[in-house]
Amino acid sequence: MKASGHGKVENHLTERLGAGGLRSTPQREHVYHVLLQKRDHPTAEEVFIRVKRGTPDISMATVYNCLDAMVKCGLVRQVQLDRGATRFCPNMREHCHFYCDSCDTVFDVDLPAKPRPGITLPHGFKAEHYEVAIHGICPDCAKKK
Amino acid sequence: MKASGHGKVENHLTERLGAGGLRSTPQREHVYHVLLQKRDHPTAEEVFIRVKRGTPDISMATVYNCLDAMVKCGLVRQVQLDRGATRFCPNMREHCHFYCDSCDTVFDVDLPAKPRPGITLPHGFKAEHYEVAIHGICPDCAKKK
DNA sequence: TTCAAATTTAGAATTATTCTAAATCTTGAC
DNA sequence: GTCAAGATTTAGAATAATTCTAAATTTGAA
Repeated sequence: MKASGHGKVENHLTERLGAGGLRSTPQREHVYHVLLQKRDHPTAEEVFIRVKRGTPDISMATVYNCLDAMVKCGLVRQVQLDRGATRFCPNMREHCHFYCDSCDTVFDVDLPAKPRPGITLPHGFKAEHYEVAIHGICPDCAKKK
Repeated sequence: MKASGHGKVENHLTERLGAGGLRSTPQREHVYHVLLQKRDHPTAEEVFIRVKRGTPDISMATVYNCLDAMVKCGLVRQVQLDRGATRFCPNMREHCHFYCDSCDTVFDVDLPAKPRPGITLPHGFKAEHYEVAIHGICPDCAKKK
């Protein structure tokens, strides 16, 4: 097993997990690094493949457990787009997702500085977070047509 | 098999399907009626169960085919929320979805009259439609806590 | 009517996710 | 340090959601 790092990222991870009553483990560190390294909104399966390169004995159940733990404590966002697998995104800044219906690629898109369009919820509803998805065609696919 | 209706709804269905090069069939009519009747964002499975009451021989594959056909020609929206099954929504007005993370219920929420918050896409991206999902707690679940 | 294309069907196959129970690891109390 | 309690990991089974397949049926246009 790989020696755990002790940089900023690891401290951040440990801190946030701890705040949610969860522990930092080598597997969770590795999964988190994989997400940070290539921010292409991978599925659990893709994360599994990438993590196995450095932690060959990790199991799929652990990958799901790690991802769920990070989602629970606010380190990672789950992204639900088409009918396929859930994707994971370690960008916690305010942003939304552009999904190319032609090539299935997901792009992060910044939201305007202005905090929130004024959606007023009916009485009694309490919003926790918003997800904005934009479907369309990306520049590459637009060119090809 | 049930006699097909020939009211406004059926004409609308036939027209929209036709515009997309698709045909109206008794199964498609029935699936569409089921969606209009109880607008609780059912999954394909739930639609299947409801449609079987009037069309007992319909198959799951047909339900998916019908739903896909209607999504394709803009009669129905697909709603992707948690990790579970896709839900379907025949409300094509501009609106977004409030998802109660506690009881899994989905509510339609009107968007402000103002057309669109100014999300500017990078050059070359072409948006086709937006999906806004708000996660949180619904009034009933809020009370129970 | 006749034909090609679209649709439906049952069931198999695939994909995504969750569950299970045993083994291992970690932490805090002593 | 040692130990027990609880958290985590693991492989594989189980479940859930969706897609595929190939044959039969239906549809609409000519």
